[in-house]
Amino acid sequence: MQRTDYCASFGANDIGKRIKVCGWAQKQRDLGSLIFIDLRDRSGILQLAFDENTPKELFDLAFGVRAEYVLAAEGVVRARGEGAVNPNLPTGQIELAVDKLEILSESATPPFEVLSAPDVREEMRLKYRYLNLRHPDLQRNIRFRHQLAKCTRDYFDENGFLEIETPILIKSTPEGARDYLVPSRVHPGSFYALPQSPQLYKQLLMVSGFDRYMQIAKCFRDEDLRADRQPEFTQLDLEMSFAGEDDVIGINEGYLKRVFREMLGIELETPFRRMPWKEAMENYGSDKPDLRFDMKLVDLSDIVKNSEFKVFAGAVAEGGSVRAINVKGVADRMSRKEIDKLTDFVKTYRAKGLAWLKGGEETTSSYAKFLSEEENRAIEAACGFEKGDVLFLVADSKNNVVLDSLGALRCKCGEKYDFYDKSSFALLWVTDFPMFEYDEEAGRYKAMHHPFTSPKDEDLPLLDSDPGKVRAKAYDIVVNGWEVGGGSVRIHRGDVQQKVFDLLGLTKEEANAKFGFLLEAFRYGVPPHAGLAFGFDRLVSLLLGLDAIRDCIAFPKVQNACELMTGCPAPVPTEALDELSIRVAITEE
RNA sequence: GGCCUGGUAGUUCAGUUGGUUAGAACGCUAGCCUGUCACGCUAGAGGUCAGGGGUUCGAGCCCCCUUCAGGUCGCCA
Repeated sequence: MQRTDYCASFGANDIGKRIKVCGWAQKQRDLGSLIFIDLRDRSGILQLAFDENTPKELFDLAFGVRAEYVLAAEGVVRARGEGAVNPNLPTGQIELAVDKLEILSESATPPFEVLSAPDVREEMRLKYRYLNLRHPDLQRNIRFRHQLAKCTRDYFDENGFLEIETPILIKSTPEGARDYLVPSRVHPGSFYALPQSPQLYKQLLMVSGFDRYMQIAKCFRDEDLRADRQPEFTQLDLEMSFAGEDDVIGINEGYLKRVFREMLGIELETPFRRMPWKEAMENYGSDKPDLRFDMKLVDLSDIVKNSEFKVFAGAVAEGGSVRAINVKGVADRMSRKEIDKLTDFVKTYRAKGLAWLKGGEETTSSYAKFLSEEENRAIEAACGFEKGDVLFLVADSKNNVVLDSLGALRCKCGEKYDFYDKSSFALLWVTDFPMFEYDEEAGRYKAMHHPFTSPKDEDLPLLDSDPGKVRAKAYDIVVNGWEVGGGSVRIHRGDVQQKVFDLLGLTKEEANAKFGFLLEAFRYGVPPHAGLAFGFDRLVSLLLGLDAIRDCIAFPKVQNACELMTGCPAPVPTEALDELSIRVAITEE
């Protein structure tokens, strides 16, 4: 007999039916002359029952069942007795009166119980990932991920996009993140790289005339991990020809609208809000502001620039700034100890300290005594400070230190003091990114996005005069303070591309060596094109409210990029290295 | 590369000022139990206190190094 259906697919309507189910024994409860087994499969739980009508041989078999044994059970669905209904279980009204039981496989005592996995330390859970994955939460996440992928493919298919696979073994063009390298056997001393994104290939597909491309693509970056970053991850990658910024934004607003409706039952208003990068940085201290709450940064530089207080005035004089956030109405919840903790917090963002003004019973402050009466009044007025508020100020000669630390503090306070509805979503496009940022270490400009991003038309003249001021046709989609995706209009003019390479310090020879194939392709008729890539793992996590993307990845890696279950990476036999003409030179200490 | 947190039974944790034989809960093993679903009751097994070194009469506890995991800054075009 074939399995009839999944465990949790049965209900009161099936009473009296003969069925067969298969799954794992989550729990066996032995009451003497009664035995219950919770049988679990990917759908949920069905209770198997063995009682006085059960033949002794079968009863003994059930008696020996332990956690995580794999079973096949046949029998008749019956209603549970009065008082024996379990309202916490979707199948709680019924049970299976088993008359045939097969132990398909036994299980060693598991290192942890499947249901208690959320309380078990990460290390243990990842080593036994396959057990952890039996937990209903992870089952749900992985299933949700599948459904989102399907929804994604449906939407883009309906909008004329073709899913096209691009190579995994590609040429290394290290410009941003480190590449993972793969040695070539046939060409000793040469290496493939694993793609950080399908960027160049998708642009070539535009040259090829495919017009609208998408791919759910595996990407690889050899950089340190974070809760929202894995060395291998998945992008929803897309590109459009004869399209500009608004076209890409329009298609993707449609996509997200569909996703939120289909996956969460939430109706999003379109168009989404847009905010220039500069405004995001000034107001929120972040290029990915969380707009679920306000608490804007206030620039106090003008007020304190002539102050006697050197810490403030000096920061401004040296080209930095003094800025503040006003955490409204938390004075009674903000102890001195808490302020100290927040001071340590901003120090991790290289801020030298945290000045504060607290409107408690009495107004107290770490800095007010160093400022004049007028300066204090002006600061309070600028920040809208009232009794009950706590003001935090950061001064630094580096503007980005002020913005980074206050931006992070803003998010920290917003979360800690419940300034927003945790179940809400705030979507926005951040636009008009700078083309370049100056890399002081390298003494040259670096592409903020990537070197194929087009400058804004009106800023083209600035490429020669003031590259730092050039804005790009680049845009990020930001949700609740997470950068979920980003993209740009690409350069399709040879002269502009050359200028950008010049500014990045790439000689013609270097540019040709790295990207010659792309530049060559562009000589044969390149359509204007633009695209975007979503962090697919982040999108799943965001929609599910997960803290870390590994919770929606079946087999994630840990912080040092190992995979604990298989123990990779691992050394390989010398013969394997010989074949690749590779010698390992590990330097001690 | 830096900073923070943690590693004690299979699991999650407690462990006082450094002091006898390191505890609890769950899990596991065995027995009893007819309606459980966190079943209940009884008994039992189970420890390289992450590893190494040091201080001390004496270290789970103090110090140093190493290692593993998590978070984070740098990094992530």
